[in-house]
Amino acid sequence: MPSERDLETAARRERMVAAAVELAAAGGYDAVQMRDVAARAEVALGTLYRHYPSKDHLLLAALGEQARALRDRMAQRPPEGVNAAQRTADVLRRASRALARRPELTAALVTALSSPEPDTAPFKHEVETVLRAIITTALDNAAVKDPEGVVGTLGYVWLAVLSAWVSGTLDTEQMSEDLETAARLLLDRAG
Amino acid sequence: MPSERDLETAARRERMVAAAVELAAAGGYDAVQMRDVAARAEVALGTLYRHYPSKDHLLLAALGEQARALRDRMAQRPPEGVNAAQRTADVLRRASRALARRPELTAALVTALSSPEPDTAPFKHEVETVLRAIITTALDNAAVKDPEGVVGTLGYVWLAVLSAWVSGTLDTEQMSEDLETAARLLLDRAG
DNA sequence: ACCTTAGCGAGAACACGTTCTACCCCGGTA
DNA sequence: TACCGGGGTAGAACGTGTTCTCGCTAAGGT
Repeated sequence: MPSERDLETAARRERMVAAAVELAAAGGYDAVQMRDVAARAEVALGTLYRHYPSKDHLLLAALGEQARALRDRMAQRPPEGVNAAQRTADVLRRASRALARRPELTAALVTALSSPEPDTAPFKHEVETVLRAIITTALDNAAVKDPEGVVGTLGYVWLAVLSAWVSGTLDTEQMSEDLETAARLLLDRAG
Repeated sequence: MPSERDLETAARRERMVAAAVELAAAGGYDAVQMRDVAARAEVALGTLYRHYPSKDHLLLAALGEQARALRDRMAQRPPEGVNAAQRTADVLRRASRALARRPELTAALVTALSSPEPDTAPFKHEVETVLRAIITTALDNAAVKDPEGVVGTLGYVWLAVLSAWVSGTLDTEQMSEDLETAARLLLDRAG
């Protein structure tokens, strides 16, 4: 059973991630400064680094939470559309809208996602798994050939589109459009 | 007509990019340190920043060169394959191999590509245009519906796969496979 | 009861991207 | 000729991610 000490440690971990999310939501990636996160979480800088060995680890932990929350929210309401292409497009559109609702936060987290540090790979992989799960749900075991390939490809497109959106190359509308195009091309009349 | 001064300036610009490429080829993104670039190009740090306002601008300039060189090299030999899907897969496979041949350099340049600084957007866009041109060449005006959409989607997949490869999530073989899968799904029997 | 050890706080120190200061030199121009 | 402005040099200075030092405390084993 968890000792009181363990509970305090767990509470500290939560506070650190929560502080990061607050700062990110307010000002994006740059506004998440490790000294500020530590101060806001009422924790020493060294403690922050003990639990999250880099800023990107910290933000990826936050992204993991957000992604799981998004997946659960998506699962609440079944996707609309008569075929796989439409349902997938619908899910991606709704997800994009949800992400676009907190642009600074999304930008900060997606920025962390494209960090090159190799030891963040497992965390990225976890996030991608959640994204693929969202897409898979939309497919809803429709009869597509090579569902693995389709889901994987759509996952890639989603990531690329997100990072283009973050960097300002795409606006929200174009993000949705491009995702819809990809879903249509991959799923329409290809089953 | 260009004065001698202009020529010196142009020579300096070339030296700066060349120095960045050398350092990147040797040790990746982190090994490209602005002080070292300046020293190797025999230029003051301020001069480096006058011409390339950030490390990512500098690397994106290098990436632009590399991308154009890659496109030209691809154009040398026509893609092999009887249909659009095979030709596209062939081109992407060859390109991947070429990039994998200088892994540190590619990693450094792709890292710069996913930098979030908004004022690098035009340069990124230019690079993406070149990538799309490479794909378009492979399509070779085959009869596909919505060629724009296909090329755009493949471009996204290429970027995402590259950055996954850079971060170590994918090895070279998987990178080629995933690209091939995407090309097949988008082009096979969808014309 | 004593020791050990892990987790933490406080803050200095370090690295590298970026900016700033002070000065220089040269080519065009009044 | 005398001036001016732009591009250059050398190098200090600044900001923020990351690491390091040191001392403290409390829990668990002997």
